[in-house]
Order: sequence, then C-alpha cells, then structure tokens
Amino acid sequence: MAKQAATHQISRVSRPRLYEQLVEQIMDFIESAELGPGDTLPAERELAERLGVSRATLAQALVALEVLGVIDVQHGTGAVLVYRPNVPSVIKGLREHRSRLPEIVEARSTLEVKLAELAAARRTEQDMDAIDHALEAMAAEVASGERGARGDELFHQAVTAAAHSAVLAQLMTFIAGMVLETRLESLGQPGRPEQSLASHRKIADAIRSRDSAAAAAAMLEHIELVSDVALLKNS
Amino acid sequence: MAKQAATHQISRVSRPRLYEQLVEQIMDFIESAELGPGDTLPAERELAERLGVSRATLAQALVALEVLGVIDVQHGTGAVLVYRPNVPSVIKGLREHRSRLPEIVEARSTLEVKLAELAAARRTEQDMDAIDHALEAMAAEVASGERGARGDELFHQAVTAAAHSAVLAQLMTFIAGMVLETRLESLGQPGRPEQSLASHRKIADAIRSRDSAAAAAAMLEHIELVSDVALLKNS
DNA sequence: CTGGCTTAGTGGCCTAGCCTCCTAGACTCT
DNA sequence: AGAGTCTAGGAGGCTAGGCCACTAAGCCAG
Repeated sequence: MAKQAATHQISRVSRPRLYEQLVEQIMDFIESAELGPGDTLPAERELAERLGVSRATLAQALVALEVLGVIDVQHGTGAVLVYRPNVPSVIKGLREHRSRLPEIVEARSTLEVKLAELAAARRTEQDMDAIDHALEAMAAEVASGERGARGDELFHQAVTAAAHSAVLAQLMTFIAGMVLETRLESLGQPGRPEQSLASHRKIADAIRSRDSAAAAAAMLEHIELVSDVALLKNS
Repeated sequence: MAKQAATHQISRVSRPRLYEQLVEQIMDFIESAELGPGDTLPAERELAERLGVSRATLAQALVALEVLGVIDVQHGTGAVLVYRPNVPSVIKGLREHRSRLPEIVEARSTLEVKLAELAAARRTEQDMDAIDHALEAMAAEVASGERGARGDELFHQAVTAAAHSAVLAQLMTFIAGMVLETRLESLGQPGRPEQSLASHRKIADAIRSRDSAAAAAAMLEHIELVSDVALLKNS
C-alpha cells in the first residue's frame, strides 16, 4: 500500500514514563511554591507520598532533574535548587520532538550558515571535489525522480567537512537526527528537489570562489527554502 | 543564619553517586562493544547483574543516559542507542579535545551571537529581570575584587534562557564546560573583569530595547574581547 | 564556651515481586 | 502456501519495604 511509508516512520509516538511526568510536576511545584535557588525540596519520602509514587520512581525523576541541572541532591541534606535562572522554560519542550521543528531549523540555520562561511574561507581542493561529487550524486537522484535525500546529506556533510572546525562539526552531529527529519519532509514536496539542487549549486559556487559572505547568504537562503519559511518568519 | 555564608559558595567536593559511575561504565561498554545507533543494550536484569548493582540503581543510570540523549528506553523492547552517530564518542571527544581553543571560541561565538539576537526579539520581562540580576551579581563581584566568574556565567545563562530556544540551549550546554575554561582564563587577566562587565551592559541594553542587530554585534564584540582576538585571527 | 556524643531525619541502594508492553513463533483459518 | 490470530516469554515500569551512610542539630560534660 504505502509507498510513502518512509515518511511517517521514526518518532515513536507516546512513551509515557512516570518520571517524566514527575519532572514536570516537580517543576510546577517549584514555581508555585516560589522556591528559589538554595531552597530544598521536600524530603523524598514525603514528596513520593504526596505525588503518589514510590521512592524509587521519584529517585529517577530526581536524577533527571539533576542531569538537567535543575537541582543538586545532597546526601543527608536533601535536594537543593541550583542557582540558575529560568531553567524550567528552557527545559520545557525538550520532551515533544514534534513541536521542536522551528527550533531545530533555527539551530541548523545558525550552524550551517557559519559552516558555509568558514568553508568558503578554508576549503581545500579536496573539499571542493567532495562538494562537487555530492552535487553530482544529488543531480543524478533528482534526474531519476528521487527526492535526492542522499545527495543532500552528502552535500551538507561535505560543506561541514570543508569548514575544518571539529567542534562545529560535532555540534552538527549532535542535531543530525533532528535535522534529517526536517530535510526529508520538505524534500518530499513536488518541485522542491530541483529548487534545492539549484541552491546547492549556488552555495558551492560561492565556496569555490572563496566568497564567505556569499556562501553564508546562499546557505541561509537555502535553509529557508527547504524549511518552509513560515516557520521562521513568525518571530 | 550566617549572613556572609552565601558569598562563599558551598561546592561539596565529592558526592559519589553510583548512577554516575554507571553512566561512565555503560558508555565505555557501548564503545568497547562497538554498538551503533539502533543497537540495544543488554537487558536491565542482565546488565544490572553484570555491573553488580540493583535494577533500581541501573534504572537511574538509564534515566540519566536518556536525558543526555544517548539512549531511548522502550518498554518491552529494551534500551536502544539513539539514531545519532557516535554520541558517546562525541561527548568523549569533546572532553579530550579541550586544547582546541580557537574552535571552541568559534563555536561559542556562533551560538551566543545567535542567542543574543533571539533574546532581543523574544525576551520577556522576567528574562530581563534575570539578566539585570546577573549584571548586578557580576558588578558586586568585580567591585569586591573578584573575577566575576559567577556573574559572568549567570549572565550568559540568562541570555540563553531569554532566547527561548531549547535546542540552541542544549547545544550551549554541550560545550559549556569548554566555554567555561575560556572564560575563566581571560577573566583572570587584570582589567578584564571591568571591560567584560561593560560589554555585558551593552548587550543587556540592546536586548532591553529589543534591537536584535545591536545585540548580536555587542555579543560578537564581547566574545572577541574575552577570547583574545589573536586566537581567532590566526586561522 | 568548647568539644564530643547522641539522635532524628535525609538520601543511597538493595531485594523481591507484580504489572504492562512488545515480539516472535505457533496456530489457526482461508 | 498465505494471511490473520493467539500466546508465551522476555523486556521494561513501578511498588513496597528495609537497611545503611551521611548530616545537622541538640545535649551534656569538660
């Protein structure tokens, strides 16, 4: 039936975990009780009872909060709030991957524009070859009616490599999974692969002529194209 | 009841928690067993026994790994490595490559400039309060002859929070440790704390007046100041 | 007042067990 | 055969209760 099956995979729907719920509840509690940095949460036993869960589960929630940097659990003393502003708002939304799309685009845009700029300045001939190779691969895919997803990914990897910044590259890797979703989705729309290929060429040309500003501009344009500008424009 | 106690910052040195140790061990295991994205960890019961801990404690470690984005625990299936290449090695790699100051500065600059820009556009009054509070804290530190490191960190955290982008915030967290080193180092030089405080004020003012471009420019200037421009220029 | 002791309260971790969920393979029906 | 259904076992989710280690505060002797 579904030839489009690939588009709807990933994203395991709902995996309700008690500790996640507890994290939210505890955050709400912190806010409503107007607890500030240095204050301590109620004792585990009491908190567990009040929330209607076992200590073991509460312990998981506390670990999560600790990893998130919200609290600092001290043996014999209790869980004290870490001195840091506005953490709750930062953490919210980490849960639902769905609603993160705009932010993902944002992060991707930030990183890739910088990468394109650096690539123009630092590329070697080998880097250029890799970029051209990716372009050819994508052109071949598009010509045969495919979405060109593989060539697309290759291209961005080649540009990332050409920027010669291990740290930025690692950050890209970090959000790679999320970016992939965005990319596949937009490439699926008719006409998009051709447009995308064209803007790839524009980026490549700017990098070829070592024009940092043009490369950055072209990349920005490209990302806005494939990401549905509406998502970015509302801010 | 100690009025001065607050300034001293507590910082309990050693708080050995079993789950933290387990996180390390599991990461090592993933690497040594050459597990990749999609592979699943051994069953909880087996893993617990092999590591010599109870399931409850192991569960805490798994929660931590999940929050860190390394694994995805699925009910009935197991803990599968997240679809994202080399997360363990990415994290490790970043820890080891601390010597790459220029690249770190580069990454920080990229992210924080964007964050400042977004903060100017999206800040709430609460965000602004947090930023101002951080400025005051830093001013107090500097006035008393300290480096102002805590206020500095607070400030950047407040700006990050004001940008309201969980994904970018996550990326900042990712490189936070390295950034901290950079920052502390430069703040140690005479005269720097005052300069740094001044440029913080400039950033804050731009954010206050919702001027994205000015905020971005001020942040860029600030980072170049505290990072010793020479580090950037040589490339 | 000082220092040591006691004690109550807190988190750390464990054992044991039952529940729900997922999946592969056996077992049907066509 | 092929396709749908059922089922057993293994996986994680969570609970209950218990013991130990640590911390802080109060007490008591010096």
